[in-house]
Amino acid sequence: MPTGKASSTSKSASRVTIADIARRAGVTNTAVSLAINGKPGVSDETRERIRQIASDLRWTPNHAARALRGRGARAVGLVLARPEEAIEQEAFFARFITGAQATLSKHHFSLQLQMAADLTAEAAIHAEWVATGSVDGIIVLDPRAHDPRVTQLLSLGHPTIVVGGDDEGPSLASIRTDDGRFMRTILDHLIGLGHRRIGYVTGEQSFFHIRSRIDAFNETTIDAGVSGAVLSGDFSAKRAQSATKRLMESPNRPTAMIYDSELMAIAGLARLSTMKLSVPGDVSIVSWEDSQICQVLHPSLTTLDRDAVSLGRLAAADLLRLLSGDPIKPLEHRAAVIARESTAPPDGVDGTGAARR
Amino acid sequence: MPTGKASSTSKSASRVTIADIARRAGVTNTAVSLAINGKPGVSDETRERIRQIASDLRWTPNHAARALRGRGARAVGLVLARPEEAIEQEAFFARFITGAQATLSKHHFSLQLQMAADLTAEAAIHAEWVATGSVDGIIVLDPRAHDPRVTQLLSLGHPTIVVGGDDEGPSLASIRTDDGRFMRTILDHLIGLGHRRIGYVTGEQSFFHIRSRIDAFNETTIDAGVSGAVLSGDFSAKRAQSATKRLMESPNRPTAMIYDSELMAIAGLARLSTMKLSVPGDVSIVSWEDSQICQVLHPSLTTLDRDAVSLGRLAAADLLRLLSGDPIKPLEHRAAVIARESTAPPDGVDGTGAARR
DNA sequence: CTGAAAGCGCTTACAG
DNA sequence: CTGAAAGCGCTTACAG
Repeated sequence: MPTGKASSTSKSASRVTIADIARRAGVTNTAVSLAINGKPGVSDETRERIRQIASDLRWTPNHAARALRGRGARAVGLVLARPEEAIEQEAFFARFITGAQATLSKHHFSLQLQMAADLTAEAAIHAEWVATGSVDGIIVLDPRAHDPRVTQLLSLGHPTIVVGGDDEGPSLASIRTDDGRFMRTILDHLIGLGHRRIGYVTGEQSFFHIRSRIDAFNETTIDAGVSGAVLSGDFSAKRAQSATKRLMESPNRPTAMIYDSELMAIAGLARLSTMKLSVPGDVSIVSWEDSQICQVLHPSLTTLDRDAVSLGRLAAADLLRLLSGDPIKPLEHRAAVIARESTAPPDGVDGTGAARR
Repeated sequence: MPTGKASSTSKSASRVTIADIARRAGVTNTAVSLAINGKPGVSDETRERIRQIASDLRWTPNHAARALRGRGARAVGLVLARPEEAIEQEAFFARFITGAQATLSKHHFSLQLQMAADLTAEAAIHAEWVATGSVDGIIVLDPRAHDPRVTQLLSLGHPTIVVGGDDEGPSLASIRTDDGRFMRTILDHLIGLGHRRIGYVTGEQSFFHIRSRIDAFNETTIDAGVSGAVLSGDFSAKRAQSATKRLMESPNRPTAMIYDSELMAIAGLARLSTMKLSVPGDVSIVSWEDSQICQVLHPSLTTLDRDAVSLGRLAAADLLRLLSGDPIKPLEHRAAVIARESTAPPDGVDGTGAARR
């Protein structure tokens, strides 16, 4: 006897349906449906009366019935493709989901969340969602160059928003996260402080947005006549530490470091401390992605604050627009450098220009 | 023209239904339904043939139709009651969701995730879920003493699992998170190292499990003849820092500190460093909740590792059992102290007994 | 503007 | 074991 189906005896206790409303209002089901959904076909007066009765009766729509009738599932799907045990970017995901969920709720959409071990598993979930019609639209995170998920979704024609991609299609739009521009903002901050040798430890290079960061890093340092050193990482603390060590032991060691995540930045900070290098005395540090921990650390970390909550909201809003056929306004995602204790002018520089940006 | 309804012209392109399978197999819809759902009424031979055809045709069940027919939504609901901008325990939630989702997927259930600003909003979401039948069961996190959500769900009779509570009912079960026992484990570690004055900065006291921790802290320190000092916090870095300062300035300052979250522990660490107190030289620190950051910090933090992923799995599994009417086995949630650099014997103690536990 | 009816895809009594 | 049919709650052509 699992679920409490106690009330199956009395008819009155069962769910309120539009038929109940119709009976009370003395109209047909059709009229009720029209009234509730704001469609033409009933007088304003009748509509108001029906709506009043619906709310009196505490009627709520049956999603299953609506979905079956072809009105869509009123759900949006999001797959997090990470190995179950190792979600490195928890904070980003939690915030993104929070934002997306907030916007979706407002429009009475639900968020279907699934975890997948890899891209193949993620694509399989997408395919099933499309086949079963269980979600009206899909959000794709962390696109790769020539991403198989995007290719599939494009050919399936299922409404999709790609966060941080640049693909476009009749049923697919991308949110430009502008990682290149953000990288330039960080470099402006560092170069403005007087740094001339800058190291960069990257996240997983297969991500499209990480490649944008790397390209921007290389171009900007070259244009500015600054020496830039890129070491590829994988978002892990371990790689961040070994890369930091290598950079610091090089004959021409950087005076400033950029890390692609909070965890990597903290790992780098710890490694520097082991090497008796002080932050920001000997080396300045910037973390891509802000958090309360960055703020509270000693020294506190200068970060790029991307506001993942609003990015989630933006993605959901765009997907909803795609679903309703409204044009997507290519709103750009914003971010800013939050300067804290971990960045300062390098030794021997008086900090002129530090006020830039 | 929002969704791509391109294929409405040809009949063949529309979704595969059990009618298609029935036609191919030369049986009725009834037989197909019975065969697929493993119910008696068809021969093993026929069942196998039907299942083969279903998979050949790449048939997938239509959840909406099943839900409408009363088979349940095959969804589980979880509300995160936090103000949108301030999810302090991101890591815990992310891991819990990961675990719950993994178990749910295996059984073809989806996870409905909603955010709410407070308990009232959360209870309203629960009520709507029950009214619309959009979830078969609900998971409640962070229960309070006399929690209004639990009271409501109990009276609604909707299948519910409370994580960290102790309420029981015909349709409601609790997972004992055993916070009291975990607190004792932490104190064993600290007392074993030789600490005799221990401070504890708590999280939000309205949480049932935080009260269990406080009770266990008080009882255990009293029983051990150790001086314990509790200062109430709210999971914020700010309160953690002011509490740390107050404790350290007291005439009889603690030689060890326990913090109810990672963020609070890091905030405390930073405050100690400002006060020129070294960790673990002057003060030992323990964080409730482990993370990669705790591991990478310098000094690395001793933590209580709760394994939120498996807690999520456990909650989902129990809810599924509740749904199917199977008995819930009251499996206990496990946790262990991971000793790292931030804890050591206090000054003047040689560490005898440090091997305890 | 209103009524009567079909149908979305499935499951479940009810006869054979 | 198999068939024919009703019905879950809604929306949407189709007549009036």
